[in-house]
Amino acid sequence: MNNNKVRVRFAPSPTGGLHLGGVRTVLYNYLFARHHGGDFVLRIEDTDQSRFVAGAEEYIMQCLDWCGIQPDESPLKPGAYGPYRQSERKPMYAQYAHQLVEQGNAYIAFDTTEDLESMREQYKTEHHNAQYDGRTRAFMRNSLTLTKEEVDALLTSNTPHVIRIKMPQNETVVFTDMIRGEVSFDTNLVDDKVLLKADGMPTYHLAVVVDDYLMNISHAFRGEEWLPSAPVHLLLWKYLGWEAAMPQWAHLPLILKPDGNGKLSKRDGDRLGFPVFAMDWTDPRSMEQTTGFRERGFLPEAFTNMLAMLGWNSGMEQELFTMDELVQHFSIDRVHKAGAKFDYEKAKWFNQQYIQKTDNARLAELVQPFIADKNIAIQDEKLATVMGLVKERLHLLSEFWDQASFFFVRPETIDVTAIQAKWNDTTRQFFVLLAQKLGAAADWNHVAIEEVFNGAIAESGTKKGEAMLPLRVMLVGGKFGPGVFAIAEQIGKAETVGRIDAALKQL
RNA sequence: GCCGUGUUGGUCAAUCGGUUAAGACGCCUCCCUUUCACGGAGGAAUGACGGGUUCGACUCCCGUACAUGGUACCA
Repeated sequence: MNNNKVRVRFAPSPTGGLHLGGVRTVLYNYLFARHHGGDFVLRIEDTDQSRFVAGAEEYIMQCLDWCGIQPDESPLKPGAYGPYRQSERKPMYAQYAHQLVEQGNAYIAFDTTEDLESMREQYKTEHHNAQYDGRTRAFMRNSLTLTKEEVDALLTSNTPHVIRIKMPQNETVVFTDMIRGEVSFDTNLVDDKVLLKADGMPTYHLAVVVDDYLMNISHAFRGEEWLPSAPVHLLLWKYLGWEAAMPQWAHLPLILKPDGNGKLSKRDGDRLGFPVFAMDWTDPRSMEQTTGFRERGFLPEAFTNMLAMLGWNSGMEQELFTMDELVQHFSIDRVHKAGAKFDYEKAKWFNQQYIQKTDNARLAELVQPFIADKNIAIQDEKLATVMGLVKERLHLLSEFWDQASFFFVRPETIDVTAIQAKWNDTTRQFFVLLAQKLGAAADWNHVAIEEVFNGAIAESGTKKGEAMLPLRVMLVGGKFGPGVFAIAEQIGKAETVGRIDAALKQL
C-alpha cells in the first residue's frame, strides 16, 4: 500500500480554539510535505461526541487559511482517501477491531464504569497505579475470562462493551523517532487501551492507525504527549499486518509557559496578557471570548515565522524566513528535543520586523479592522501615507491608533505640563507669530513649513529648541510621533493653525 | 508512585571530542535624532550536579537532581 510519496497529516480534534502548539504542528507538517514535494492532508478527529464543539472545524480551517497553509486534501477538498472526518469513517474501524479480536490481539470487555473504578481502587498499591493490564484483566468481565456462551449471550442482549488491545507480556517495543532516536517501552507497563468504544466509535489509538494506513501516510508528526502511547500504535500496525507501511514517527517538543513550568495553556495567555490561539475564538456554549494573534495585530507571516523558530532552527544566523525559505530549509532533524518556553517579547519582535518590511498599502489594508470602530472615513491613500510615517514604532497592528490618531482627529487633550516647562512670554509670542505666518503660507509641505518655522524663530528671537517640543505637543497631544513638520503637512494648514490656536487658549 | 522524554546566559538557540562557547530577544551604556521610535557601537549574563571514558569533554557513558509528558470508553 505504501508507495514512496511523502504524505503527512494534521489531525486536530474540533474541540475549541487552535493554540500555538497546534499551529506549530501544522506548520512542521506542512513544511516537511512541501520540502519533499509531498501531500499535506487535514483530517478531523471527531471521535469524541461529548467534546465536539460546533464551529470548531470551520475555525481551524480559517486559521490554516490565515497562516497561508493550504491542505492538499481536507473535508472541504476531498482527495482519493476520504472521508476526512473520522465520524464519517466510523464503519471502517469496527472491522479491524474485530479482526484483532479474532486474531487474539484484542478482546471484548463488558466492565462498567463502576467495575473499572473499583478495580483501580482494589489493585492500586503504594507504588503502582492499577491499570487494566496483563495482570488485572484476569479479574474483569471480558471475553478472556468469560466462556464463549456467556460472551455471546451478553452480545445478543446488547450489553454495552468495548474492545481492548491485549498487550503482550514481557516484550520490549522499540522504534526510532525522527527527533529522539531510538525509544523503547516495556509492554508489561502499558495498559490494555480501549480501541473501540461502547458507542461504536474508535478511540484515537485505533483511528490513528487505521486512518494513517488507509490514507497512506508516510510520516507522522504529533506532540510529545503522545510518546507514551506509541507502543500501542506500533503493536497495532504490527497486528494488523501493516508493519511495512508504517509511517516514520516524530514526536514534537512541547511549547511551555514562559514563567514557571508546564504546557502552555489558554489560561496562561489570559494571565500573562498574550494570545494563545491563532485567531479569536468564541466558545459557543459559554460564549467566552478568547483573543487570537490575528486580532492582536500579528501578521500571519510573522506569526508562522516566529512559531517555526520555536523548536527548530536552520543552523544559520538568519531568523527571518519567508514561507518559501522555510520550506527550503526545513528539516526534521534540526527540530529540538526539549520543550521551548514561549516568549511574547520575541514574538512581538518578529511582528515588528515584518511590519517594517511590509509595504504601506498592504499594512493600511490590514489595519482596517483595528480602526473600524473609530467611525472615521479615511482615504486609503492617506492611511497608507500615515502608515509609512508611523510604522517603525509599531510592534502590533493594534497599536496603530495610539500612534496615529492625531493624524485624523484633533487630540482631545494635550500634555500641557510638557509645554509649560518651556513656556514664557517669548515662546507665546513666537507661537502667535507662527500661527499667523503658517496661515499665510503659500506652499504646504514639510520643507516649506520648516522654513516658515525657522523664519518665525529668527524674527521672534526664540531658540528652536524651546519651540520644537511645544509645537509637537500642540499638534500631537504628547511627546511622541514622527517628525513634526511631516505631521503638519499631513493634517493640513487649517488644522495645524487651528491646533496651535486652541493650545494657545489653554496656556 | 510507576513509565517515557528532556536539561548550553532570564528566553530562543549554534556547537555534532580540541572555539576567546556563535547569533537573536530582553536588559544596561553610549552615538544618531531638538519628541518617541528606527538605526549604529559597546556591555552584563550560559554548559544542572557528581562520577567515569579520553591526551583532551558542553559534546560519549553512568548516577543524582530538577523539569516535563503519560498513567481515561479525551485527544
